[in-house]
Amino acid sequence: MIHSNTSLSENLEDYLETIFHLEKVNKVARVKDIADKLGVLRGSVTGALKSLAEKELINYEPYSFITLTRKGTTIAREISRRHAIIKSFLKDVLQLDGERAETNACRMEHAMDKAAIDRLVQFIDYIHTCPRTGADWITAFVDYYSKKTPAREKCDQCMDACMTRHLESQPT
Amino acid sequence: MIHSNTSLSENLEDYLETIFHLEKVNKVARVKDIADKLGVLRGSVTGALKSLAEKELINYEPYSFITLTRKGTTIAREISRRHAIIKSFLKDVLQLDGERAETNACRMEHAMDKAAIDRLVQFIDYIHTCPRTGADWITAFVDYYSKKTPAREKCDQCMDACMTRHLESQPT
DNA sequence: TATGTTTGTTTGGCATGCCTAACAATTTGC
DNA sequence: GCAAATTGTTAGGCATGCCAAACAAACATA
Repeated sequence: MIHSNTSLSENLEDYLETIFHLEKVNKVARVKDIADKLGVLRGSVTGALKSLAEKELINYEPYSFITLTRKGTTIAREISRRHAIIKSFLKDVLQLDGERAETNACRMEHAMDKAAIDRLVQFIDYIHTCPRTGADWITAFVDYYSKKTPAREKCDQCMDACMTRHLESQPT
Repeated sequence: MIHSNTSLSENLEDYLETIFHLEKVNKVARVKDIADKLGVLRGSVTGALKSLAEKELINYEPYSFITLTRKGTTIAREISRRHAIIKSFLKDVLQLDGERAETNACRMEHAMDKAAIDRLVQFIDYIHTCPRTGADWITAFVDYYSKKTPAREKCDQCMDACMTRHLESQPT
């Protein structure tokens, strides 16, 4: 056994993520459910499961239920985390609708490395923490991209509101 | 000829983008240069070129120079635009170093659809246009993710500077 | 418990896309 | 113009990953 490679193809990452999700919902993953989720036929799933088992990421015996190993869980959790972070950025910051955020996140989660994801997390945090931004700044973004007319008075009001809120949060 | 399909694999998108770039630099793309850029052997390039030619995205005759067709240019320009936008976000907003921004952008450009890219463009615009954000807000982000200690006085100063700048930009 | 339905596996085939290595065309330099 | 170097193509192989369809196991229930 020279195998048990760490690096996963995008496809296998998808399988792992799906199993992770099914395990949470149903305690256990089944071939049919994986196939349905990923939109492939059951025969294709069996092949992928063999790969994952070879890499020691899942517990798999023919005809048995499927569960993640400790190692598999760790990796799947990370993939799942990426997915959630990216989706949150697309949905809550960029204001894409849920479905589009989901499909984009599904592909982007394989394309960003750890450094990029971690920085994105900090960026999202920053937007919500910095007194100059926050929820209303994001709301104003919707105005910006839909109307395309940033009226001066609106900016004045917005700035005032922002400053007021900051001053009110002043420690006594 | 039922072929000339529109949808491109990630790989073919990479070939197209590379040819686009080489064309700009050298007027014309050559097999060797494409191979070098993409880190594959020349034999692999020939196969890809046949695919692209079949889809009418490049002008290709064996042993001749390679150029993009009108259709190929349109698609390549869009891929290249995506790449530039994503890289700019990673580098100028998230403050990732150039190399990391580049490698992430290379993968992400295949993962984001037009709606997501267009919204990202607007978001970057917004950051630079909105008086509440701008260049110094991004600079402060660097502070945020490196120090992790957002001192109250710093926020006060930052808010003041922000407001002052806004008022100074007031139309007479 | 026997039987039909559902679920899982196997096999063979196909497409993509890479490699190696042999071969062919082209270009370069003398 | 011709040999040598460079560049491009072809052919055969391999890995991934899908499908279709035949087959096998497990389950459900009458």
